[in-house]
Amino acid sequence: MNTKEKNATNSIGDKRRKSILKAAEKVFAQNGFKGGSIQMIAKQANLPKTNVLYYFKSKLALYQALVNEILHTWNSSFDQVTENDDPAHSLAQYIAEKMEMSRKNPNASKIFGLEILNGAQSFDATFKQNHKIWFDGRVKVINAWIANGKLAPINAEYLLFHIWASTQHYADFATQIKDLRNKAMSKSDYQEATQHVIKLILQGCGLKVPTHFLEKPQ
Amino acid sequence: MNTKEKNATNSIGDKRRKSILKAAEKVFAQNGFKGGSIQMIAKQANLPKTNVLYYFKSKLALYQALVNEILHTWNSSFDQVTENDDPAHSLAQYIAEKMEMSRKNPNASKIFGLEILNGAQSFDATFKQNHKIWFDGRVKVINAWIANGKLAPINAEYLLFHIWASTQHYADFATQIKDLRNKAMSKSDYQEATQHVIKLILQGCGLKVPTHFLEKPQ
DNA sequence: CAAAAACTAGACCAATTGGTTAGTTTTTTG
DNA sequence: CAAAAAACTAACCAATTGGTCTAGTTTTTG
Repeated sequence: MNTKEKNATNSIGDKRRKSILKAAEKVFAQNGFKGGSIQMIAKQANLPKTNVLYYFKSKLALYQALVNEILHTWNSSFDQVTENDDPAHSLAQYIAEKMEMSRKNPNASKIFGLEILNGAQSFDATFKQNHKIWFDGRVKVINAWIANGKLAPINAEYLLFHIWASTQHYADFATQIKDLRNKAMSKSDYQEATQHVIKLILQGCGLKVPTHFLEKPQ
Repeated sequence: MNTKEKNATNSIGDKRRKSILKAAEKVFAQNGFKGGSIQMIAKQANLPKTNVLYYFKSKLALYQALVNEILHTWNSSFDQVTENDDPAHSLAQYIAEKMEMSRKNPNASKIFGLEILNGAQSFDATFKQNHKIWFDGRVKVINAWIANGKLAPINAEYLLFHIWASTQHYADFATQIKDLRNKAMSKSDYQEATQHVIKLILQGCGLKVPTHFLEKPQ
């Protein structure tokens, strides 16, 4: 019987579900939602197509489950930062975390990027609201830093966009980066790039890079 | 008879071809290559599907024609910059042009971004080679600036990635930016954003922002 | 161990896709 | 104005798509 309601502790189904999500992440990252087919995902996961549809009632349901999973990992220490924290350290830490996200989860980053690029149609309203709330909160903290003289005047929104852009770029444009450098980004290349991004942005805001981030980020 | 080879001066066919390309740009930007259908493009251009296939022999041919057209507009004044030019002015000008490109051709930027995101499969080898040559040339100029003491030491490659990332972001992530700001970017918003990006990056490299770019970029 | 739940999978279907054929209409031009 | 060239389009097709149905197998559990 197809109840299609399995609890999370079921070991066999849980394994399969995870492997399907992993396969889907790869397929969707390379082909987008419409371009990725259930067949391709099934093949990637070494399963018959029907089996995929047993675990996820439709392609859209699978995709949204995947997107939700990705969004849940989208947190960082910057979420907890307050106006009492040090701007240089907080921003450097945030940048380092974002770069690490691009390095470790390029496919998740790509799906996230693809989603936004074509209109964030699959993000549910709740996420959008929460994201907006998060954004407004972070803007407030940055503005408080400015008000308190801890940070030179700058538009907080553009600063956040700037951070997202320059860190996410390393996942989304990995192909181009690899082609132009003649080699893929290694772990140590990522460390070097992270230092550069931190330095560029912090110095760009008139902040001094904390010594902790001068040698090895994170 | 289907010669399918029309000269560029033919006015009727040329108009149609342009309108099809414009429709295709919109459709592909929103749905990607696999996600966009000839039907959708035809509808967007107010034409029957067969008519689209009359001008472009296949979906792939249409897409590649579009990509080529986009790539031809991808030039900027930075192409001609030499080590004798002023780094601050040259970089600021380049950033301003890239921002203007994002503002005026968001769909082209999105297609470009989508293409790279899933592996630049449709870029022909010639373009890739030329792009690499261009990139290496620009890296050399930047390194010469550093050698001549005009610019503080920095990895030229990461600097270029940084510029691309932060300018292209405004096209690719326009939806997110609009949602978080509660309004789309107006022309004057773009001017403000451009000033911020220029200031962030130039200051990030230890350069002083030329007065010309302090008030109204370009 | 037996019943129930969870899982696997082949056959099948309607809808959409990219693309062809074959012919008609419109425009150009000698 | 007539013939040739260019522009257009309805009808059709094979392939792929997302998804269902049905039935069998394995695993869990009382």
